[in-house]
Amino acid sequence: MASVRQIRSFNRAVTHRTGALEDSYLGRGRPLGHARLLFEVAPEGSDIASLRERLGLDSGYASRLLRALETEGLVALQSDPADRRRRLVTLTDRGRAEREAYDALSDDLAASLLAPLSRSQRERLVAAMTEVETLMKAASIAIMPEPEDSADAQWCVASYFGELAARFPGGFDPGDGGYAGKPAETAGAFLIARLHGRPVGCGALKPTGHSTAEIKRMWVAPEARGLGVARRLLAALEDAARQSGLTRVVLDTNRTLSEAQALYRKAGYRMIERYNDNPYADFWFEKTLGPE
Amino acid sequence: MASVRQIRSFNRAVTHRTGALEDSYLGRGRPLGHARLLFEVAPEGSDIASLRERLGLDSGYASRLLRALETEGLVALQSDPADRRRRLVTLTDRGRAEREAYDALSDDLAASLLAPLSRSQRERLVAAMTEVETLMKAASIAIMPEPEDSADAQWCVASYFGELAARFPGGFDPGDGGYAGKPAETAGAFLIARLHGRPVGCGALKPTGHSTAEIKRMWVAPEARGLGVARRLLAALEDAARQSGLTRVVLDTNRTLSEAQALYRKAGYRMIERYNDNPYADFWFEKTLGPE
DNA sequence: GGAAATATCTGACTAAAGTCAGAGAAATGG
DNA sequence: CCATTTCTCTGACTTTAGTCAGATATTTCC
Repeated sequence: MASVRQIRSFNRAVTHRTGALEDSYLGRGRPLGHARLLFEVAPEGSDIASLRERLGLDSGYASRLLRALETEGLVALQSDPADRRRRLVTLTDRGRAEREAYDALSDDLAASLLAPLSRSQRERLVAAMTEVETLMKAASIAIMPEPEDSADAQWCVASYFGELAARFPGGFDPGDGGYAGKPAETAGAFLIARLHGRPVGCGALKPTGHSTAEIKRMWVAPEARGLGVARRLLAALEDAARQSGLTRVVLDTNRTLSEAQALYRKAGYRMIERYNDNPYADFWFEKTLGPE
Repeated sequence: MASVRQIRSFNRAVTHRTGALEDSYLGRGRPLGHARLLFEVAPEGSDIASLRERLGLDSGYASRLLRALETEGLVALQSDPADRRRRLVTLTDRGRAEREAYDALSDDLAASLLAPLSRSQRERLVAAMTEVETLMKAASIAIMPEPEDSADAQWCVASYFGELAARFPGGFDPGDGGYAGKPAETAGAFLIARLHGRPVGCGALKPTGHSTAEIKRMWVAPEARGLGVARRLLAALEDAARQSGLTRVVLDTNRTLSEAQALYRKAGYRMIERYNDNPYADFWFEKTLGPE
């Protein structure tokens, strides 16, 4: 496939460049691993576990790296008062200065990439990089089933309700406690979209009859909008319905959610008569599921 | 600068992905260095020196890596019959199979990047990647002075003449031997454009009077066209003229080279009367050099 | 034909990056 | 309150990726 070939060629070209970046990180007489770790320490301090997780380090290795940075006077380690097994890492003034030096190196390298280009080439490059980054972000979002009562699921649903409350002119009251109560019955499903593990969207399927299910709680976090997540969630929910032997899905929506309506129409939904007494619903849609 | 920030953000995002690619290369129980070397062996065989050069390896290190691949049965080593100090590396059947396995891994990884995207997103991603790659290629091209009698300079000039011969309806004869004979006088300059060390363009500046120089031998290799190399060469030659205290540059061109004429006009040249008896010239241009 | 240059190989080393098996301290669950 | 779990640290080890100084064979230059 031509596109696969283009991606591989792109990878090769870009790895070449990022290699230069890594080399520049060695310009300060410190191994790359140390520099990377220094970069991951958050301004307000981090706990070791989160650093380890982000960089994928072994506990012993991380401990030693941190000790090295500590003896260099770049970070300070202290026990977390809330849980004294944990230790908190903070940057010292020297550490902050060192990080700024690394930042300056990176900035210089980025600027040197732009330097030979004309103004219009620079603009094109930056625009294309933004596009690649956005689409790689979209591609990194994974959709998978999630227990409806998990912390992440509840966080998504709460975010969804919070947003409805902010957008509906008269506010929004989830009524029966909100969290849908029981875990999904047979044929139901709760899906969650994650970006690097972080939940950024959800959608639920609730059977409402012999052959019909209702799609509910479709929500995408602001940071993940415009990436086609809602489209993918909808398609995944339809697939789930299909696999449970259902032949029709319905959903309702509020007039203020115009993007949602456009999405439903584009996905082949057509408007039908009111089928429930949801006080927040203004439009009702259905879609008959083919064998796909 | 916002664009520098975008580049750094892009680097971070892309390094994450290409890291995944390198990890996938480890899936075949062989260190990355070995796999990379296996990849660099050309289908028809390579000599060790060129492999070393492309991967930047120490001679001892390369020797050991090759030995490892040889004992694995992936490559065969034999002396170059033309120069028995040299050794030639060829892939064995097993080596070829192994390389195909790596190729498949890369293809899978690239395909998995595309899989979650819609058709239009895929098209956008591939287009943006092509754009980034093209512009990074443009940014990698460096322009620098070159002795006019170096092998690379002569290769460029010969390519230039070859192209003129192909493009001019009546062919082209460089007349006085072509290679401009003597090395540049004072105030003259020969510039060469290189992509990863390979020459991909040239341009010369010849003083023709007290305050004037002529621009000659402007050429860009086909592989580097559309990247703004000619524009940069022209600007660099003008800079060279300016630094020699010259205030005016002139040049001539043939009617078949219409891209060239557009470039000259855009760079602020205006057409003047014939100033030489070059039988291949149809148009003559000049530009007065401001202090910049 | 001999000296110098070139291409590769060998041996001896090093630094970086990481793995693994516990040990010790603190928190948590029943 | 005791067993289990969690979090970090330590010591001992390995692999990868290299560097450097010659040794050796061959070619090229004069």
